[in-house]
Formats: sequence, C-alpha cells, structure tokens
Amino acid sequence: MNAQSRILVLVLAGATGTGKSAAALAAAEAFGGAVINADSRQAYADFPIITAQPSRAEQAAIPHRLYGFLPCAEKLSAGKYAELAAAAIRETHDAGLVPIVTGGTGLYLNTLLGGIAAIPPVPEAVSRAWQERCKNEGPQVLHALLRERDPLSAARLHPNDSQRITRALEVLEATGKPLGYWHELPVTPGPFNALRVCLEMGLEELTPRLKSRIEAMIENGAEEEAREALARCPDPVAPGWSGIGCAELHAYLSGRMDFATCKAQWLQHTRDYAKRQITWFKRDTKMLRLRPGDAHSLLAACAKHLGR
RNA sequence: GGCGGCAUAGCCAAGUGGUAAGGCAGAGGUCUGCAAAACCUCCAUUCUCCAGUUCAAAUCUGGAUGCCGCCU
Repeated sequence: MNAQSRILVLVLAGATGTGKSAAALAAAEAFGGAVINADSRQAYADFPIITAQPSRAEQAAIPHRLYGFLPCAEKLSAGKYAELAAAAIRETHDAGLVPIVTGGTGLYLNTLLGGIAAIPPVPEAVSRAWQERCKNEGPQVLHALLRERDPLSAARLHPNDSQRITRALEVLEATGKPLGYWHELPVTPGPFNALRVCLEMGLEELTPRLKSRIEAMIENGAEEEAREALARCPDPVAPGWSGIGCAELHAYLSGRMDFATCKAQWLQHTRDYAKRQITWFKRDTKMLRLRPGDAHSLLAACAKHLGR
C-alpha cells in the first residue's frame, strides 16, 4: 500500500488539560472533520464530566466517535480500541470527513498507528485466575514461576511489575507460546497517513490549569455524576472507577475520605498522570510539537498535510 | 516570670552511644492488549546552634535559641 492510498489522518496528542479537545474542534471546523477519541477514560459512559469528554453541544456541532460508549463494568484494551478506532476512521473517511484522532493514551495511539503483536485473545477466565493468584501470592512469587516457564520475559520484567507478569503468564497459558514468540512476529501498522501533533506545556504551567479544571468539574456536577454512577455500579474495582477523579470521588461518597482530601488527591493524581504522559510523548521524536493555543501553526500544519 | 515537653529533608516521621528507616512531595525514566494502569531509579557527608564527655554523639552533659503545654 503506498502513501496515496492510505487515509489521511490528523492526530492530536499531549498531556491531559493541554487543550487537545478544543484544538480538535478548531481543526474539525476548519477542514470538515470528525473527532475520534484516543483516550481510554473518555470511553466510559458514566463519567462525561469527570473524564472531560466534549460537551453535548460540541458533540452536536461536530461529529464525535468513541466517546462515552463503554459501561462502567467493562474493560477496553489497546487492541480492542485500535479495532474500533480503525473502523471509525474508515467510516469517517468514507463519509467525506477528515478523521481527527484526539487523546492522551499513548499506548492506544501507538497501537492504532503502529499496530500490535497478533496475540490471540486470552479467555477472560484465564486472565482473571492469574490476577487472582497475583493478588494472593504476590508478584514476586509469580515472577519466580515465570522465570521457569518463560525466562526471557522474566528477565525483561521487574519482580514487582504485577500487571506485566500476569500478562506474560496468561499469554503463555492461553497460547502455549511465550510472549517473545508473538512479539517477534511482524506487525502490520494501521493503513493511515497521519500527521501527529503533540501539544506541549510544562508541568509548572499545567498544574494550576489542572486545579481549576477540577474546580470547574465539581461546579458542573462531578459529584452528582459520581453519585449516579455509584448507584448503577457500586463496585469500586470495576474498570470504570479506576479513572482519576472517579476513584477519589468513589472513596469520598462511600465515606472513606473527606472532601478536601478527595480534591487534593484528585489534583495530585492528575498531575502525576500528566507527568507520565509528558515522559511518554517526549520519547516520540517524530511528532510535531506545538504550544497549546498556537492555532495558527496547528491549522497551517494540518492544511499542508491534507494538501489544502 | 516558674515548671515541663519537643526541636531530624519542602512536609509527616523512625532512630535513645557504633556511623541517618520509611512514607508523602519533588526530579528522571520504563512501557507490545487493565495504560487516567502497572513499575523502576535518584533525592539529609548530617539531625536548631555553641561548648563538653567519649575511640565513637542525632542519641549523654551544660548553655543559647525557637515552638508547644501547664502554672502564676
């Protein structure tokens, strides 16, 4: 497939709170586009305010895809996301609109654009069993087990890295082959010709903005939103509740935390997350880096990419 | 004014004669299907200050300073 036959896509990445959604809206308006979500949390239906999903009015003005569709009890994965997003991009393109992929989940973006190892799906029961074992026996015990069964993966993983250790074990059990086998297989990148833009802002500058964004969320009914979600899905370990803000509000509403602590931790965790995102996107040297708010450069770069 | 108590990193602290735990915050980083997740590395040549005892003091002694109680 040559560059001409690939779908032209705009990608907007960057840390939380840098104004990706607004930039996406501006680009969509300028070029006739649709916004496609690349944020693991904005997929959840129960938390439009807390996860900063585009407003109802914004979504009415410009087509938006993959926002607020996932029930609290359900889990999204990078592979599943890439499938959904690829389909959404194709449909958008077929409808004559420019797909504008927007979000801060670096792994999702990489998977969508660069592809991912073709590992067959692991049955839910298998992965649940390993997670359970990890919780009971501790990651070190499972790491030792992994060292016997898949020494290569064990060598790559830190003994405390519970999530990746259970992943390696579940893949081995479900497929009969170690993770390394699958990772050596060639991966097919997504059939897209993407302009990748990263909105960049330092943490010192971003932190006060994150703080006032949380205040605004609270003013806009974040607490009520969490209360309603709690009535529908009380389980604190349900996937939807693991989002920042969601988890803290769950603790507050169920009496495990006072409101001041809830707010302070919400901000702290948001800041921690922004820092990790900055680290993630820093590594990607092929991205076009722009100051948030530099709409002129953004639109010029998009126009060039789209050949307009 | 008198009598106690306390003083350890930006914050919370452990340590009560043998060479400064831990947590939070901060900085840097990892990332191949939970990723707003999970995880790693670094971060006090010095314990308020001064003098003393001792081979050895954050730890004991004396004094100074500051804070907190109680009494007048």
